[in-house]
Amino acid sequence: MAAEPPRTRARRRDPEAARTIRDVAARAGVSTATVSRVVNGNYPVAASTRAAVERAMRDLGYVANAHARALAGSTTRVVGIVVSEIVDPFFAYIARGVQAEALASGRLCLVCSTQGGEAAELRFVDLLLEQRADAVILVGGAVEDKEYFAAVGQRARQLASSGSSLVLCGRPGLEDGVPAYAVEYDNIGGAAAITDHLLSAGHTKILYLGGPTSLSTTTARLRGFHQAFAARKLEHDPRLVRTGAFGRQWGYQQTLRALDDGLDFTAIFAANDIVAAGVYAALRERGLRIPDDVSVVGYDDVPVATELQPALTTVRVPLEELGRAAVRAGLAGQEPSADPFAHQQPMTTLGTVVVVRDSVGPPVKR
Amino acid sequence: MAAEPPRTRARRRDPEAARTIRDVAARAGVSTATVSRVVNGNYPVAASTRAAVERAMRDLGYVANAHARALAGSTTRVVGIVVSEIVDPFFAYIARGVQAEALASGRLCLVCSTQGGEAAELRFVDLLLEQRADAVILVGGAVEDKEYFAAVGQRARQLASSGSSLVLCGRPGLEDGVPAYAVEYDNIGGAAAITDHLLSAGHTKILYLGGPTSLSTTTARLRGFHQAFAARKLEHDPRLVRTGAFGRQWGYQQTLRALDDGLDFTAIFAANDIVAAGVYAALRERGLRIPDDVSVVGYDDVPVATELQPALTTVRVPLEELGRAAVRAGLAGQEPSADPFAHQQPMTTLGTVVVVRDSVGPPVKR
DNA sequence: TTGAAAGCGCTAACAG
DNA sequence: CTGTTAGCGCTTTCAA
Repeated sequence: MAAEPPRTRARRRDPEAARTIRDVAARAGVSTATVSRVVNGNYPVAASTRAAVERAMRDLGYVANAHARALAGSTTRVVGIVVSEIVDPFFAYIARGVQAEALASGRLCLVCSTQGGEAAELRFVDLLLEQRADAVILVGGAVEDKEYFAAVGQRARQLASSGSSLVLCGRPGLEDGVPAYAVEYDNIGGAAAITDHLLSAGHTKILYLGGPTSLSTTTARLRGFHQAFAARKLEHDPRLVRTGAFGRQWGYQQTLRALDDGLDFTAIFAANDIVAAGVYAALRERGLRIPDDVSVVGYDDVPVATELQPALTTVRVPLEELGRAAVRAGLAGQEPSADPFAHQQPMTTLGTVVVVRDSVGPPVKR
Repeated sequence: MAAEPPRTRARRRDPEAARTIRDVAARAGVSTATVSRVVNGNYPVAASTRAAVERAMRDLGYVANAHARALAGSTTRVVGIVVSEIVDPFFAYIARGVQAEALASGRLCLVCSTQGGEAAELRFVDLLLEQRADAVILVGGAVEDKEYFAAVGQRARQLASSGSSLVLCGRPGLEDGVPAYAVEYDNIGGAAAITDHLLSAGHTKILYLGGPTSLSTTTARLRGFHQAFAARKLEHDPRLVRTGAFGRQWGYQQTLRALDDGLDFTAIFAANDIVAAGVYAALRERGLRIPDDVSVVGYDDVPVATELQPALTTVRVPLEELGRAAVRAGLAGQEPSADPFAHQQPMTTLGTVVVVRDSVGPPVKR
């Protein structure tokens, strides 16, 4: 190891190091406060002074230090988002909305992907807590577990007590009294609507496929599914419900297994479009045509839905808008709102809509 | 507006505010220095003292302030990545690698998506500069523009001078002397290989489709394409090259137009898999079968390649590994490396490989 | 093994 | 309109 240069504590700094507001002030012949004022542009400064400061900044290649700023000021200009898998288009689109809205509010976006692991989620929230993010957004289905909810609730409180906030995006809210916003989409309604679409085409023997068994999203979609049957006073054979996971692979395997098990169904409700892709592959492999032999529907309306042949009938979820709404909710009340009437709902629910394409036809006797 | 409480400047702080190291020190009856030491665990502290401090931290719900830490310390524990579109799987997979490797080094990942706009890219780099990111990674094809390169070079210098570094990922390096790493994949080789695959199947009238005309990626893939012809001493009709954009829509339209123009080709080289998806749609619409009537190849090997029917023959790019390598490169030299032999190449190139699936067949006379 | 104290770079009273 | 100054919360000598 080379000997450290005798770094004195005094004025003399590493000439290589980044310039500070003080360097700029010295060069422009003003005080640091003035420099701060022109940087922030939130306070009157004489035009000539401003020009001098700007010149000095340019000459020195001055770049503000966001951390010093965060420490001295009150906002960090960063929002955090934690998703379970950034390459999953469902999350990617939400993240896109989050980052766009964050940018619009002058903030950067810290993206954390847990790669599936509920423990990691909490760890990321803690990291975001350390970052003093202006808002942290938790996206996607939550494990329905008492203890876990409590742990999240605790973070929500910590966030709130430091002027930040927790936003639950696409997952159920916490108990009353916990300071968290929820930005949801109509999972139950969407599932009921597309199930009804199948029902009105004449299908009643519908295989429901996908979603981790204990995930809130699964629960909600399944509830909508059952609701649609109930609304028509129809029964649904419980053996036609298979949950366990999301994923193309899983959808593929389960479809094959259902076929092998000789399950009696004329349509498949895939819990999301990716699962549907697996369903398509399995059906194709078995020489079954869609929708002639089996009808299929998905959920989410991510790009693969239009790539599949025939194009998949699915439920459109306003993913990007969900992300934007989450940021707005999380930031509300922090920005000195220009509109005093801007009220903040603790819970927002966005609508979903069925997108009819070519994967549903009349049922066939098999 | 409610009147602000008389926030005195002295010791008394907002009781709601986050606890600080000082609160912990007071409660544990030690100095702040000691608390810092147990938090960082990089300095001997008596077991009993440590226990007391840990207890105090727990009791108070202490959460370190990353900004204060960044300001006082030297590393920010954040790496930044700027991509052009986070929902594009090409970038999403790279981002995934980046975030995973960042996490492995104990860092968080700031993801910026420019949504297509070269100016935004520079702006994001500046933001990341303000954040004092430990490394900033610029992903994807660069516009081949002198001035732009100069601007990027300047940022690279600024980054380097503050102990950080710039990594160019999947794009050409800067001029000599500019302190930036480049982590590339073999774009030319991959393009040449898959072109040769087409050539050896008997195709010579190959329509090359896609890529913004002035993007480095386009240039590289096109060069590989031509190289393959040259290697076999074959000519390629320049009218069969159409560049302009990436994107499914673009691929769709251009295919239709090429067909309408009566261009004579037996195969299509789509500059990436997304463009290939558009090509598939157009061909299907015109009743042309793949590969019976037209062969098609893509590039990148993102998930859609296997969703398309017939499955797309394409070039696999080690996207995730590219992201990981970029972080490693950017961080090298910052971490006191345990391995004194760990040398850092200024440029790393990862290999690509042709993945043969079902979209290529022998050419047909039309 | 521990404490005191000097900053890190910036913002925001407060005074002029 | 501008300067002074006291911190923001933490790390890190230096001394004890």
